[in-house]
Amino acid sequence: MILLILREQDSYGYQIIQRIRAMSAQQWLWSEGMLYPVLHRLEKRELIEAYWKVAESGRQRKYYRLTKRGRMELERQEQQWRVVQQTLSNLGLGKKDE
Amino acid sequence: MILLILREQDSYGYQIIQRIRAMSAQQWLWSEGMLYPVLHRLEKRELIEAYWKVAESGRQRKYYRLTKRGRMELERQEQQWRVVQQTLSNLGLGKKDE
DNA sequence: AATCATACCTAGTGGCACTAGGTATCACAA
DNA sequence: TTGTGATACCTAGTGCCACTAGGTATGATT
Repeated sequence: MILLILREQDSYGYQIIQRIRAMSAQQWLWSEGMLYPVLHRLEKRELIEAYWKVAESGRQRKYYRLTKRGRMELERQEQQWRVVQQTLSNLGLGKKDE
Repeated sequence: MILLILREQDSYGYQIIQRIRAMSAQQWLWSEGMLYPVLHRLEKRELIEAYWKVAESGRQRKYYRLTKRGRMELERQEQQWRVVQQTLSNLGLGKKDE
C-alpha cells in the first residue's frame, strides 16, 4: 500500500496514514507506531528513499520517494496480488453458502 | 482460504494443500508444517471441528468440518476482504505507472 | 526392499504486527 | 499563558505466527 501511494506522488508518514484512512473509507486506522518501522524497513531494502523538505507551513517533513527497485518490487507484488485474487475467486470467495 | 475450502465440503489436511496448489495454478505450495498448526489453531477457536474417518483406501483421515462460528467468521473475513480490495483499487492497484 | 505418495505431527527460530509510550512544533481557545 | 488538539516524527518491548526442518507411519509401485 505504501509503495502504491508513493507511486502516485512523494509523501510523508503522517500523510500516508491519512491517505490510507481516506481510501479505505475510515476502515483502516493505521497507527503511527506501525507505519514508521515499516517505512524504515522499506528504506533499508532500498525500495524507497527519504529526503527532508520544509512545507509551506514551515514544518520539516520527511518525504519518501519510490526508487527504481521499489517500482520493480511493486510490480512483483501486483503480480502476486493477482494470483491471490484469482485463487480466492477460484475457491468461491464472494459466493453465497448454498 | 481453509474456511473457503471447508465451505465447499469437508476436507483433510493433505487434500487442502493439494486444493490450494491446484486452485492457485501451482503458484502456492503450502508446506504441511505450515498447514497443521493453522488447522489446530482454527479448531481451538472453534471455527472448524475434526473427525476421523476411514477412506476407501483404508487409510485413517482426519476430516475437518466448518462450524457455525466458522461460517460467521468467514463472512466477517469476506467483508474485510472487500474493504482491502476496494482500498487497493482506490490506490490505483493494477494501473500502470504513468 | 526400496522408494514414492499419502497422511499426520511438533519444535524451534526469526521476523514483524501491534501497543504503548516519548518528543516537538504550530494553531487556537480559555 | 497554558492547555488542548492537530501535525509530525520516533523507539522499545511483547507476543504471536509464518516458516523451516525435522519426525512417524501406511499403502502402492518398482
